[in-house]
Amino acid sequence: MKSRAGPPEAPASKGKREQTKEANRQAILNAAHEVFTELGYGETSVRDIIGRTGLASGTFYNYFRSKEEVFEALSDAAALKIRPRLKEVRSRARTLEEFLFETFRAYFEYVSEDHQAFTLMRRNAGHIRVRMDTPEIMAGFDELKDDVAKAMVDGLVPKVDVDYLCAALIGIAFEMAEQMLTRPKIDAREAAHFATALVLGGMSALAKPAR
Amino acid sequence: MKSRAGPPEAPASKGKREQTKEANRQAILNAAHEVFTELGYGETSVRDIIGRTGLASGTFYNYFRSKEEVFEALSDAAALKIRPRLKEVRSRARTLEEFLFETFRAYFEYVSEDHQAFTLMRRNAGHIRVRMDTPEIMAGFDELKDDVAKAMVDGLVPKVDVDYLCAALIGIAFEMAEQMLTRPKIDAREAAHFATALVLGGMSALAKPAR
Amino acid sequence: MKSRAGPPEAPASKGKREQTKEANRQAILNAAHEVFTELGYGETSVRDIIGRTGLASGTFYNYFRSKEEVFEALSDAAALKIRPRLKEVRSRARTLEEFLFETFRAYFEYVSEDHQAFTLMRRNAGHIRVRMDTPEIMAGFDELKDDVAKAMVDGLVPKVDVDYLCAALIGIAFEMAEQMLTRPKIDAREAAHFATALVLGGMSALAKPAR
Amino acid sequence: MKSRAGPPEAPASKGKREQTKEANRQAILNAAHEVFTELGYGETSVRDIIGRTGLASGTFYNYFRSKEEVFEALSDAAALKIRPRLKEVRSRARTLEEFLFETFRAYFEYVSEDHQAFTLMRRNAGHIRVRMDTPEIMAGFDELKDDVAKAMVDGLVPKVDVDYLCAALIGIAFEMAEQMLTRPKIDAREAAHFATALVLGGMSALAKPAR
DNA sequence: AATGAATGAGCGTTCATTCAT
DNA sequence: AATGAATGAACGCTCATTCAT
Repeated sequence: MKSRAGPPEAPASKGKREQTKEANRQAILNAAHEVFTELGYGETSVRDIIGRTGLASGTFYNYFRSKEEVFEALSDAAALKIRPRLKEVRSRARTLEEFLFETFRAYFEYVSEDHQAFTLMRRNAGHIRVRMDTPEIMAGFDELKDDVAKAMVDGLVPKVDVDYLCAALIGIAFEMAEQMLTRPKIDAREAAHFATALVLGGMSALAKPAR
Repeated sequence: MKSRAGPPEAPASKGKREQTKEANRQAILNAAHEVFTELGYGETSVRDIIGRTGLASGTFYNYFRSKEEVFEALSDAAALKIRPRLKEVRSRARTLEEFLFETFRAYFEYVSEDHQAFTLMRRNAGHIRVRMDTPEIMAGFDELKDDVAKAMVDGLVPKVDVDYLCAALIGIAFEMAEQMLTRPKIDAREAAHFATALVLGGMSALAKPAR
Repeated sequence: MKSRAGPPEAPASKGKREQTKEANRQAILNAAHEVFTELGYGETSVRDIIGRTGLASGTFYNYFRSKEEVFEALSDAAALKIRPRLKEVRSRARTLEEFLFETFRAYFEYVSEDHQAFTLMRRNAGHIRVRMDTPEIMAGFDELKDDVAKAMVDGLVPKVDVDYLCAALIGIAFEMAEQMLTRPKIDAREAAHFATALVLGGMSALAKPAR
Repeated sequence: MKSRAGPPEAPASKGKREQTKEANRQAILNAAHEVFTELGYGETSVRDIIGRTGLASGTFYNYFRSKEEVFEALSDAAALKIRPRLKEVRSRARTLEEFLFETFRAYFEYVSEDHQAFTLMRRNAGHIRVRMDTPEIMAGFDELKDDVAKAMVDGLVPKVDVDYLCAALIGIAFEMAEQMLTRPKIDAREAAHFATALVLGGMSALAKPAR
């Protein structure tokens, strides 16, 4: 009908149309997330994505202009979820241990919540392992590096090769996350403790004779 | 970028007649390695591969039954190169430090040699990072796990969660390798030292209060 | 280029509510005329048409059942404008010269008025020239033939091959019209004089020894 | 086998492969000509074209890179056939009458030969009449204008508005050609005589009072 | 009556793969 | 064994049209 008297900038209660639109958008994003994770970006077709939603092929293009755009939207969404969480957690850290533990925990918990996607992730063919490697997660890890470097200046973190250190942190987080998800009982805290202890011990060793 | 077997000084009229079957097979494998690394598996077409060899499209199928098969052959080749090296290096290790250092060093050196491919690996679009994640490398890391588990039984390695430990080792190796390759001066030994010190220190920390 | 019915000085918030059904119909017809002329029938999409009206895509189908139907309506409209004019002009003619001159003049003036469309008609790509070749204009020229044939019987027009003569008249009209529109100063009377002189002279030549 | 000893630049006798390639190319061109003529460029799909050849859809792209390219090839072919013929015919003309007659005759004969296509041209739907309006034919008529202008300077042709004159010639040719093709007995000479007499008479009329 | 999202057939094009030469 | 044209399924995407609101 659209004969609302109210100004269009304040659509007080969402109409049914808006609801289904939002639901469709989400359905496409979810399906895309799944399929990208299962098949990888290159091997995923738009038909694969819409096929999972039950929508018609053309409908995809009412929401996204291309496969690329849906990928970007997905990345943005992921970033929106995880980056602020990681950033905040680090800014609160009083000690190196807290810094590491809370970072790992936040990541492992995020991954656990996204479990659904991660478990589908293991492909049948076993070709190329997929990786939560969106630009935004990458940007998140860039932030990590900045924070680590800052902490080094402040003396909170021993002065070691910061790029290698961050690479190691990221590698540990990625691979341990996958390992964690294969377990019958997923315990993000436990994994975070393991990773923290490993890195903490390793860093003090690196700090001393450095080599 | 063309990986031709023949001498580059006379490429034009060089007939393919004198190429042996093995040379063709190798040419295809090399081209495939290049293109997979540049574009990723899904976005690579068989045309991209044969295009770089100068062979005809049909010829591809005299050597491989499908794009999938050439990928597997490639992985086998990679495994053939790196797995025995890693295995041997570990079997010689007398101490945990040696075990770790030589393993990391072997991997980082392998990666350095394959540099050409790894640097191209960073895709322009920057979509999804490609990863040396072939089944064979994976199998290699399974072997690693076996060896680590064995060493734990022997008392060479402190008893910690072996799956998490191996995941961490693999993650550190993968990510540090990428970081290493971005450096103006690539130093596999230095990277191996860093990784070894990190893990060694971390493991002793893990071994003590265990958590 | 937008053919809106409303006054251009307040286009933004002008509701469509006050547009009468007839105004919408006209808006669609105008937009369709524009776009058909610019892109040709085949390359025009209904979206192109409704896009220019500011109406919703579904609204199109309240007025026309298909792209084809709007084209036909357009043709009818064109015929409505030009056919009676031509017919009347010819019925008044007292001499052959008057007959020809007034016919040409009516056509060239009609074309001049529709100038806007005709100039856009020359497509960028330059593929296939579009032509005011609607069924109605064709029907109009059928009427011309009837009138010419009648005039021949009456002795007003020399007896020559009437089909070829009419084809020639039509061809001259079409092509000269296009030429005329490329000129900085469009002069329908001048063009009509040229065409009339040409045909008049030609006909008397044809009438005499016929060859 | 392709183990010919001879140099590849002199493939003395066409192999079967080359023959079918050429045949396919021709089949596509013929089909494209037909369909473009029947449906118009915009409404023609590549599938329409290949559908008439019996070839597979992909095969189209072994021969032409796009719909556009096949259109251009078609135009080039048409030009190759008709333009030199027209040019030569005009250069031989000693008088204005010869000039006109031979030009019209060449065109009408060309059209007669291409009859097959021209008859299909009349579309069922009757939408938009198609027209032998390829860029090359147009270019051919540009040449005509140059020649007419030159002849005017030489005094062979009375000095009248050259653009209108040429437009008239072209229009007469186009429309009379279509008329001619509807006749049971197609007589290009007869049509050329009619057109020549018409124009010749018209021009001398135009030349006298100049307007 | 108007809207605009949903539909799915169809478009131009690419691709892995086959097969006659 | 090598070739490269032929194949037809599949791709990303557009479109005329429908229909719930």
